[in-house]
Amino acid sequence: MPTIKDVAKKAGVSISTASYALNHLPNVHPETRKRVFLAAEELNYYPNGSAKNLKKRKTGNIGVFIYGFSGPIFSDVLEGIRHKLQENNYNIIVSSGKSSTNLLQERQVDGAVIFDAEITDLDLSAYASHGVPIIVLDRKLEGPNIYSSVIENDKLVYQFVNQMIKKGYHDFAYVSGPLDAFNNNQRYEGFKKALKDKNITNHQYYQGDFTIQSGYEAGLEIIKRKDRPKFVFCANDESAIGLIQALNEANINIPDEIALSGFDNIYLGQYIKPKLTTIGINHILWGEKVAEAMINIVSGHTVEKIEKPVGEIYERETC
Amino acid sequence: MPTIKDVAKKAGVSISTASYALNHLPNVHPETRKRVFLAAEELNYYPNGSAKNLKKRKTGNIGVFIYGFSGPIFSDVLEGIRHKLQENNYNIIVSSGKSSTNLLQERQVDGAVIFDAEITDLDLSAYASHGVPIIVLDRKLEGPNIYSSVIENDKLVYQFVNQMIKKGYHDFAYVSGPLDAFNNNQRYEGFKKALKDKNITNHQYYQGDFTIQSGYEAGLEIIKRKDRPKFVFCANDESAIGLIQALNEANINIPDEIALSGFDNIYLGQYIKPKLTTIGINHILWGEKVAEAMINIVSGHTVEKIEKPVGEIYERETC
DNA sequence: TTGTAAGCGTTATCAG
DNA sequence: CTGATAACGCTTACAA
Repeated sequence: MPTIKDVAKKAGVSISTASYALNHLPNVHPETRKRVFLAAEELNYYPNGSAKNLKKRKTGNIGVFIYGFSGPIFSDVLEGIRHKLQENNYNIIVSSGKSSTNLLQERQVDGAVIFDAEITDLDLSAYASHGVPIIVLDRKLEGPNIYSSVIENDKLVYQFVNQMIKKGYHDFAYVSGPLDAFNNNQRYEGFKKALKDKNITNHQYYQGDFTIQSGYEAGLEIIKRKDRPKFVFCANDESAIGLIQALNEANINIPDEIALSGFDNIYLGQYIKPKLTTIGINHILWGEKVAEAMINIVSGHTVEKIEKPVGEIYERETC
Repeated sequence: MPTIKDVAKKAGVSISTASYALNHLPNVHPETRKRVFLAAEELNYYPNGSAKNLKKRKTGNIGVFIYGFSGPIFSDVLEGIRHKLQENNYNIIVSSGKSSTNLLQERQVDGAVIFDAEITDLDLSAYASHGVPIIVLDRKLEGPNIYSSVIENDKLVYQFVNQMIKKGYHDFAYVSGPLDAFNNNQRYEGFKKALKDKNITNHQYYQGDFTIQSGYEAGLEIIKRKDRPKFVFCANDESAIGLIQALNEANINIPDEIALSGFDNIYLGQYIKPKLTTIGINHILWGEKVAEAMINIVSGHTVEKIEKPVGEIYERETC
């Protein structure tokens, strides 16, 4: 593996001149620069990242640390982040599990976007206070060098449920996500508030965990009941899809007998039968906004607030 | 940000002793070690990755460079890789786009797994010959320091189609993936060979691109025809799902009027109606095998062949 | 058991 | 415009 020393020698210049030339600094004779580039080309030289980063005290890498690699909404957010970072010559590094912590602690990233509830608030605060700025997604956390960006889950659900009540629905059920999921809880708050404001005093509740399977199981329970709800709000699209499957199998008409909706607007929702009514935000755009904020932060600009992604209701065939 | 120097000073030892202690080398007095760890703890010290990597000439990072962050099979492969790497104290770094090339060139990874057709053979060969071992997935590439791991697409499809012929199907159609997709081409080869070996001389062909949408469009065309095929083999599950949707909307019974199948065994296939017959390999396991091979490679062991992931037929309701 | 010092491959300061 | 040279923060002979 050639180093800058080899390049310099081949070009017949000093190491520092080689460095200047390769980094496009102005103070280099065009002729010299050409020789250096030629040498680099011939040797197939690329700078060693570790050395460069050590010296410059920054890596140009932004870490995105997520809980797992699956999940349809992750991919869109990641794509948005990637796009914006690439536009600004930053590298995106996505990781998960123990690697996340390692990369963060060893400062192999200049900043970190956290989409992983497994990393504790305490740890995040520690990393942030030691110099790596952090943006947490879908989670509330304050502190020096820490920023957070959350969807307005509660507000969106509130609006939507309100709309459904106006449409004539009264008997609601909620299929929940995991109890420790921030976004599930916010969605549930919005749901309850909407009912309360219209004096609807009770509703059914089914515990799920955001998976298709759990929605399916909730469906099975609903089918068994005498007092079936007229409208089931599912905390995310996956559970709604599971629910649809259960109702389909039992030949219960959607939306006539039971109407329902999800949250997230995943790609698939348009391709099932009936097409899923849902609430969605533009995740790619969200990713872009987050990346934009991160770029500002790591380049020393002050960032007050990260622009909130706006949501939208997609009324399709399930209600 | 504290450095090892600060830790050493605080513990009242030399830098090297601090280093020895922190790295669990045996030649340190227990008492001294304790003091060093205490100091590190109090200062909240973590070693600087760039410095460490520079000195050790390895990073402990394995890069996984993919085309995009979406795709249901990616996530499983990634999960398998992550799991195995973590078990062996390597970090996983997933990236995409320009970042991939940067990280590779600057040697911020000790090895790279490539799942991205956009990076050319030529470039890969160059990186590999410059010291970073490379494993390409679902792609054929040879050279020093380059390894490849491919599914037996052709063989699996051959077996499956054969089975369908035995079941009595004669009029086949193929819904293709992108023409430049290695796995699509392999699958098509297997498909054609199975027909040929049974003296079935022709079949219909629909060009698609692995998306639900393209499968849906193929379905629309099929519906229009007088001579509809009896069995449609879709190059992947997504296109099969699109096809199912089109047939469902046209009230064409699956599998009685038209049978079909996909490839990949994505999660969703079990949750649509009718449940999708497909061919799948265990992607998590595949990821694990690949990671295992990579670990062997970067730790200097010779690796002859990467274990081939075995496939399985999931016969469900669409045929 | 501990300390000194060289060096990993860069960048950047300072003289020339 | 170019070249010595001192860091960056760590590991690791080698010496003590």
